[in-house]
Amino acid sequence: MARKKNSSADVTGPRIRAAALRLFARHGYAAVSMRQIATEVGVQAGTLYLYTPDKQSLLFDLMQQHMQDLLAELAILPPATTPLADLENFTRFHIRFHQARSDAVFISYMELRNLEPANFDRIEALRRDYEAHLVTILARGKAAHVFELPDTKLATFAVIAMLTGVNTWFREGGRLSLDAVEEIYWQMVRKAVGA
Amino acid sequence: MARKKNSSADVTGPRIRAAALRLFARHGYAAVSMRQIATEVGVQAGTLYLYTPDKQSLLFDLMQQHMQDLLAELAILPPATTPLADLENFTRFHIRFHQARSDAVFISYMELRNLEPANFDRIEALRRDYEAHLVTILARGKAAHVFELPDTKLATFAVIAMLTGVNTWFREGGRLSLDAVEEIYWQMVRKAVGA
DNA sequence: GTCTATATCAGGATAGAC
DNA sequence: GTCTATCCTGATATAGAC
Repeated sequence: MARKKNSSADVTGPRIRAAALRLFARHGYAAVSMRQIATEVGVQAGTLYLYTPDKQSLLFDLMQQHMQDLLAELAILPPATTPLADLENFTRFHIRFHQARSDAVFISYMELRNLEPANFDRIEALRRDYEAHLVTILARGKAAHVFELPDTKLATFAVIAMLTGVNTWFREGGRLSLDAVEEIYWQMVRKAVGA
Repeated sequence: MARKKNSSADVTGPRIRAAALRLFARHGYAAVSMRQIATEVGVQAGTLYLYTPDKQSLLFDLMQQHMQDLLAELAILPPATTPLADLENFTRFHIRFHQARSDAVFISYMELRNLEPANFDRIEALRRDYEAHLVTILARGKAAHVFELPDTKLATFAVIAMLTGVNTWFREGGRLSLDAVEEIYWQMVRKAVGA
């Protein structure tokens, strides 16, 4: 079926989401007005409502998309043959993926409290899926006696917190390349789990 | 000099700050109105302005107080005789202190972007003072060859992120006591720094 | 020291012209 | 598909009564 020639709907929608992502990350969901988002995109405030039913949906869609992307990318990671290699893959993947989408990461961790309960539950479920992946890796390594872990669940929390923390300070063009950071963190993770 | 008999100024001020702390932590600075704070305290909105010049000062004061408390408590930690003992003290202190003030911690990490630039700089300086303390411990241990660290600064970030992460999941009365959590995290920190 | 009342402004969202 | 205009609500902050 032919598309309308001058339709900009396909470009305006994504631009609205991109602007909202940027602004929510910089200033926080509650502090950003629909007018600001519209100005950033170069349309009037009313126009936004052609693309989203309301502000809350805009936030939820951004977070859901981020978590789904995260899980999708994780799912296509080449499988490793040992728990140690699995953990290394996960570590490097987590740092790289999160660094490439720092705005979305920021929002997904900071704006949970601005989600309506039903939306919150759905995002939390996705986050738990992601955690579960690391839990599995650590549990396998522990069972195989290659990891020494007092508590698998806490090790999962610790590793994820540690890796996500990279986003708070890493800046492209700084003292260390992302490759170097990956390597250093991997060494710390490896040691932390007793491998 | 005699105080006024029925003055409740000394109690209203702290109650306002306590309410603001709670509400900012739950819903975020931008999402909380002065009316909500006033309602929580049981006064009218206008009354708040007898105790704070504006909403921004209220946020800044809470964050500054938190950071100053943190540094003050850190300063009176009994000094240890080895870098390893120093690191253990720091680890346990960080977990305990942050757990006891989870609202203030939450705000101090999440609401930085809602500070006016001058206020932001002052809070950041305090945060760097705190980090510097851990940097020193790690650098000493590295110099004494009791820690094996590819990068002292990154290890500092990693340890603080890991420890602060406890606040995102720990709940009193859960599976593990705070003592147990402290112990498990200490083991992970110890290994991560190669000790 | 606190309240009531209000000035002033900006927010989310909608209706209808083009 | 976008804009203009607007409704309604609720925000911060202040003035002045009690």
